Amino acid sequence: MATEQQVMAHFEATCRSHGLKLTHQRLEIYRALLQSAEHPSAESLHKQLETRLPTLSPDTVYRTLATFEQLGLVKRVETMSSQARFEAVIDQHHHFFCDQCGRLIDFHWHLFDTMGLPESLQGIGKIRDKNVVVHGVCEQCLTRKKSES
Amino acid sequence: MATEQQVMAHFEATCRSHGLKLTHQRLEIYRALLQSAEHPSAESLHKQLETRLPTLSPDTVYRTLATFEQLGLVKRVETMSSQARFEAVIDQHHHFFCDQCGRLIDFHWHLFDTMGLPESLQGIGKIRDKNVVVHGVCEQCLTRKKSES
DNA sequence: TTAGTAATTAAGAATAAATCTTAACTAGAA
DNA sequence: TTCTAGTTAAGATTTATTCTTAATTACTAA
Repeated sequence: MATEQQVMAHFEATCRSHGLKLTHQRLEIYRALLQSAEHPSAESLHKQLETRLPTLSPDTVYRTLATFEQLGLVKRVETMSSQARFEAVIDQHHHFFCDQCGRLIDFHWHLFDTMGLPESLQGIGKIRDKNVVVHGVCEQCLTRKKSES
Repeated sequence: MATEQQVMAHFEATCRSHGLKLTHQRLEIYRALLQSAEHPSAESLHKQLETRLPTLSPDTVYRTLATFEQLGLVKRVETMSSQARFEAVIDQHHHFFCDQCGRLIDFHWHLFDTMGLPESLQGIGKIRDKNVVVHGVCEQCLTRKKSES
């Protein structure tokens, strides 16, 4: 398990290696996210940090999170875009999501469907549904990229 | 495997049992979703249906999808709210999402992390990441509900 | 220490998705 | 056929997010 100091060191190294300045704001935003267990939104991060950094602008939080995301330092959780997408409920299935083109492809996984949940979920609440989301780049995008180079 | 006719019959029965009228629009929107493999947004459904139903308003598509969702006839895919939420990337973990309060709780599942992907994903593209999302109601919401009744 | 420049700020405008408003009209269902 | 749920138009509203411009601030490298 990495200590917080190690994680912060990795953060700083990543910023440096990408030519990003280690500003107060960037450090605080990253640290706040690191210490939070509640997967906050940009807005709530801003609200939380406002007391310590009174001049922090919402725009900076949005911009900074987007930068971090590109570097792989933070992850956008479970939401893939601002637009809701739907499906008719028919059977138990899972989703492959192409990070390149946004295409969603259904797939089936019977072994997963029939296996039990891990112990770590004991006492977490009432479970309704379990689903797998696989991220990657779809075949179509791969061949398109290949033909372009 | 249910035939489309059976699914449509179930759809109609569900509407009736909830006192919903079987309007042209509702039927067409549900059928379009049923026949689509691309998990369309409300907007793209509207665009698609516009040629056949020229007077269909975007508002009706939004309203109708929301109604269907409440009845469990359609599912909102992978996006939990319009607000993006973030986490610092530290280790491989999964998410329990409380449908009641929107809380996200991390959990670990080593067995899942180390197991292979199903055959149905063969040739789908390049895989980057696989994650489990468990939906349900968290312990906190369960006890709150109990104490309220 | 300082110069150069990346980053932040304010203030406000722009965008996009989604929802709501009102009032008129339409069409299921009993 | 009548009652009423549902849809429509047209436009306003809300919320999250991004962009604009111009001024200021503060890292970092020399």
